[in-house]
Amino acid sequence: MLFHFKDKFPQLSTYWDKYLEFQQRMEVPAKTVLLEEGKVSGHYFFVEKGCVRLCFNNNGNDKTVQFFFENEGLTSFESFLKNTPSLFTIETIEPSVVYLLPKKHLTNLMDELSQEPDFIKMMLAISAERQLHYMHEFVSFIRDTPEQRYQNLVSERPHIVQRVPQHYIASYLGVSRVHLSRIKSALAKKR
Amino acid sequence: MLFHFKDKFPQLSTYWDKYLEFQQRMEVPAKTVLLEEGKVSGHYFFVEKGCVRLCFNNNGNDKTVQFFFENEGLTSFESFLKNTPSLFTIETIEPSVVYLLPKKHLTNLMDELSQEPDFIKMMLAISAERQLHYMHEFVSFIRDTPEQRYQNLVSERPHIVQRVPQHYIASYLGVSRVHLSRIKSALAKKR
DNA sequence: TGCATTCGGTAACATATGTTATCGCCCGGC
DNA sequence: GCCGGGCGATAACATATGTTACCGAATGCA
Repeated sequence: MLFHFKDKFPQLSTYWDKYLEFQQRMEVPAKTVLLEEGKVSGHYFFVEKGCVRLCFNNNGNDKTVQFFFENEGLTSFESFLKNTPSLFTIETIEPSVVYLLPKKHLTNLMDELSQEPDFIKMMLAISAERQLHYMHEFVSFIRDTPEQRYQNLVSERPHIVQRVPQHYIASYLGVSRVHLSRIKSALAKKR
Repeated sequence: MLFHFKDKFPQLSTYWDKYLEFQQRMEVPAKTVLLEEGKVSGHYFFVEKGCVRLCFNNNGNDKTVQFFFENEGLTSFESFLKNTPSLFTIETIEPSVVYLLPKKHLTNLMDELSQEPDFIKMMLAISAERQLHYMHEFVSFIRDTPEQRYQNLVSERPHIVQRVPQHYIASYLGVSRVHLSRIKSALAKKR
């Protein structure tokens, strides 16, 4: 994560450098649990290589909320923010290289940077983007059929469809894996 | 909106006072369109009395995204932020009293206040809460049946069910109004 | 008062989606 | 090379949900 910010905000590079040493690099196989549902999130994660999903277990049904790929950062946001048990699990999908930044260091970093107007603007912008992301997802559920949502995914975020096993995508779209399979074959016939 | 902030942040009251005069008070009947889909959002709205919905038209189908009541502020966020055509309409549900603050004044106010650490923290907190709100909505679509979502609404935000016509609630829950009626009668039988 | 409009309930039918089960393919470990 | 697990397709059936149509109550307005 810090590498990423360093590229974007070189003028703040002294800050980034100071915290680089606190990051822990992990090289893990697929299906590695980085944070378990019910535990308090104590790290911010940054994906250098591979991919990761945010998910949860609902009465034995595995549901995926979001996918993360190279150069994306994540945490179980609500848990991280409020020190509450995480509603979600964070788990690798592919063999991955991940950096962990412990919460206390990120908090310190944020405090230091709260004096920097550039940084504040960036934080607000990032926060606004996330808000819009989830809002768009929400609106899509109200507006679109599962078939349309799948087509949106294919056209707007094809890397997800290419790299992620289909049953994860099914739960992300809010349908059963059987039905996603039907959707795909229906779309194939249409051409 | 400014009244509201003044209560919460009395230490910043000189700021609020300065902008109070720019607010325009409107008293409007039900079903008044405050912002039309496709136009650029130029105001921030604050509901003093009544209620308002954020909605859009999807091939002739009316869909509701969110409800707002007394002492809540809103705008078509993406349009307001990026000066793009609004994806949404803002419309009163009940006869309402609404305050409008033109965008340029809100922008000025934000610029002035960007020096105030308290204000920044508040903005980030508000933004985080909105993000969590939409994320919870999104997760609910993945996790819950329409019946469960209706029950959540009844138990967590009963004022919505009490004050808002049912067909708006149906589209907000992502079902047809006929099906919401079925859900209600099924729940009534269960007791 | 009378009338149109809005709103909510219900029925009947069509379609979408879930569930369970089975099959085949591919791939990694041994 | 063999084997088991993960993955995806498909079928058959059950259930959920949409669509259209109709009715009646409540409401606001002429």
